[in-house]
Amino acid sequence: MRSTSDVTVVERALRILDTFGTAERGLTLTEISRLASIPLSSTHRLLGQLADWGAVERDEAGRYRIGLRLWEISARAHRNVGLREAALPYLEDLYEVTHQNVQLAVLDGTDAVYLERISGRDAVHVVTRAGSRLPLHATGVGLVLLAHAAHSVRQQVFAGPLARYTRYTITDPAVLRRTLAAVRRDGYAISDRQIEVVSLSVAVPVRAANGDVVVAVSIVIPARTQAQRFVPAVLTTARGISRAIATG
Amino acid sequence: MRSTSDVTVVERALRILDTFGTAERGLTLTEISRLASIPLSSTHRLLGQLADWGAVERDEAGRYRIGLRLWEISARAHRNVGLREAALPYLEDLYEVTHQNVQLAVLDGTDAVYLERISGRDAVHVVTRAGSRLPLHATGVGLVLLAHAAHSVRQQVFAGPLARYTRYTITDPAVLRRTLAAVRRDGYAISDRQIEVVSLSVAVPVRAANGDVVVAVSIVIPARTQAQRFVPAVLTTARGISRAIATG
DNA sequence: CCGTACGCTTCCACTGAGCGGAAGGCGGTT
DNA sequence: AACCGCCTTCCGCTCAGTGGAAGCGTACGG
Repeated sequence: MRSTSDVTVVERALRILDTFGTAERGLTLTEISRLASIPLSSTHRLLGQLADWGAVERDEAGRYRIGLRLWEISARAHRNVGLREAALPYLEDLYEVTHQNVQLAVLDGTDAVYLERISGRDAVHVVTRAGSRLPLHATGVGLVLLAHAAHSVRQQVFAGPLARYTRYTITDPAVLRRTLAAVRRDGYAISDRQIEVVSLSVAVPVRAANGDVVVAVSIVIPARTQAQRFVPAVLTTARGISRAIATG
Repeated sequence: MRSTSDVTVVERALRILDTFGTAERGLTLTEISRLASIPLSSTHRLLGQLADWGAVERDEAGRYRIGLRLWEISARAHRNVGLREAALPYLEDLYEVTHQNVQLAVLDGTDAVYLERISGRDAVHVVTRAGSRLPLHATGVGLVLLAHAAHSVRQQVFAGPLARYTRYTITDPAVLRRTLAAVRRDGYAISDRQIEVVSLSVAVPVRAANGDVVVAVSIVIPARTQAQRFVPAVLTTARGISRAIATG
């Protein structure tokens, strides 16, 4: 067993990579050093090694970014590539029919992690992008994933505070409980102005061959749109993806 | 300056991550140890640390894969996210109009690295996916990138052997030279059955604000299709992307 | 023009984190 | 029952990693 406050070199290197998750622009050495709480010279040395390999790169201004090589490996070999590849054609279809934002997300802890987002130039603004992470209670895909999640996950969510994003965000556990029951009954979730007041999302579960729900698809449309109208299309998309991953 | 055969911990950890680039399925401890040439117990310890943080994960069978957390960070923060985000709507448009495979690639060394690929269920088979890497001389996007690349890059390509994929692949430097001249003259490249005999691609450059060509868009269609027919659409897409990244 | 501030890079002597051979456990095969 | 392949844990030696300090380049302001 490793102690709680240990500092292995690998741990430090990963903490450096982690700093890039926060800021989406390039970072300077000093910024990284501060964010990662690693002495400047050590940060410098570690970044040098990471850069040698291609895990990070330096831009013209000398700022550091995640490198192409690290992206390549994780883009090709992460846990959900297969799923993403299988789902993409169906997401395209849904996008083509609706021209709204289309999203694919998986469960991770008490968050929904967005694997893909398709959005045209005219679709309503959404904050998520591929690689984003949002809490389960506040998003359409999150409600779907939470409604079908293991008991332990639900307990964790009910235990923790429910973050508020807009004045419509569900922050009352009792309301959330009722919403989840409705999601299970109806087979879809509608998340109305929970993250941004300009949009709502319609989300449905994607079932694996064994019936487990670990993926969800959603469409994000302007608030005050007839959400019901989109349910059949999103359901059809989810069915297609379920079939594709089952035959995989 | 670091010596040639040094073994820093970070170097080893990265070499472990690198093994996942080769095999796209999960790997066992012993496989990783062998591939990375690191003693078993050291590999075990390092993988443990990588897994603690979420850089790698273990599946049901105990095999290791790249973890969700590493993917998240590189998906959100790598060098070309901005470019990819800006280009996506235009790629969608091109896909929607043609329903063929649409690709976006950047130059890296003497390879083209594919940032994105959109392909429907009915489109012709392509080997590339997001995160793939192919040599410049054998692909449409590669020819475009090479035609506009720095002198040093072209020299490197001409110096090295030109890998053959099909019996049509250009492997004669003289032929390649003439092809590149044509690409510069015409403003687009047609790569006919160079990677797979079933397909050809039409590629065009995307220009940055300063006129540099560091990105290319292409469409992959079945061999023996009228390639010329697709040139205007692909050109239009590239123009759109150029404008988007210039104003970006 | 000089002083001050800030960020990056290099240096180097100390030391504990990393190392890896060895031993043990577990599950499948002959 | 013996064998094999793979995973996990242990532990004493040692050299890779550490980080304070000093030096360097650039930018700002009086």
